[in-house]
Amino acid sequence: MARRGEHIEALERLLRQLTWLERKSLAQELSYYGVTVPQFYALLPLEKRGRACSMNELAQATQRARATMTGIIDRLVRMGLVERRRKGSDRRVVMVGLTRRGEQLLEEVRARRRRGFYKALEKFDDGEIDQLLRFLEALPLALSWEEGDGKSA
Amino acid sequence: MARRGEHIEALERLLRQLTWLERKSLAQELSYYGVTVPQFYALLPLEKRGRACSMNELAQATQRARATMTGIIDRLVRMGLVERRRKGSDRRVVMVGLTRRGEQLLEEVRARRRRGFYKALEKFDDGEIDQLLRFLEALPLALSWEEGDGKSA
DNA sequence: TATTGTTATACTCTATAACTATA
DNA sequence: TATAGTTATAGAGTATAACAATA
Repeated sequence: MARRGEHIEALERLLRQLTWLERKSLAQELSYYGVTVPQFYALLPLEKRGRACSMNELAQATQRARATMTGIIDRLVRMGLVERRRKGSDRRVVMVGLTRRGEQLLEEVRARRRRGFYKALEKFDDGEIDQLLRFLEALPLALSWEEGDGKSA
Repeated sequence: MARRGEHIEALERLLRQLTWLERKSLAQELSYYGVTVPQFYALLPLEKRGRACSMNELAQATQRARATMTGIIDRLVRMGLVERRRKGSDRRVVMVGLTRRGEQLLEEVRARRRRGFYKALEKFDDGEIDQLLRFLEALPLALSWEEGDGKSA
């Protein structure tokens, strides 16, 4: 199965490059707003769930230590993109929620990225993109963790 | 073109997740050797070109500031994975080359990853993988930079 | 003068361990 | 005692600006 071996080689290289480019272009777009990639990844679960999340929840959703999340949220608060509030029913818990500015930022970044992808995909027809999506969904890779959707409720 | 819009949404999300997973699994594998992702990316151009590279070349190939590369190479030298040598013809230039250990490490990491991908792709046939490769090659995204293959000669 | 690389400085991300407040 | 979050500490990656050596 030499052919399969070559395919694996090529796929490994392409995924590495794609990962690199994706992260680079995301960082580039975010730098316009003074936001870093880890900060952006901390905002995503808030948007996806459509509600405030505890620090613990955010740390699990992004697969980071709680202490790491403390620093990231500190900076997002300083930029006015999220707010911290003590939970009433359990005073130990700190709930983090998007501010209006945070919501606006997410919307703008998303719109920018949509435009970029739209252009990048001009040459493909819907059927081809459909197939690409099915491939990407099926690619399990090593981890089975779904970003912004950690196992914690 | 509502369908295209949904596709773009989905593709943006999937690529973000794939990027995240790819980086996470790479970091995981490298941690076994005490090597970080940026350090690994600094090793790749050395392997790809099959010769020693100047600091400038490495900085350009990985799209990092020269000062950043200094620190990364410091740590790779400390681990015995690369060596620094002054260039004879131009004493300003520092050439960085893989040590035997560095070469071995790259070979091992590559073999591990091949095995992982092989397993991840078991359910696809060669034709399907062929098509996936063509898609990934065609995806231009924002940057057109090719990893480990900077514009500098 | 221009280029190569390093140092100095500052900031972010990262984890682990110790600590505080609450349960 | 156990949990949530922060603080303390240490190290890596990142860029910019200043610097030394060489061209």
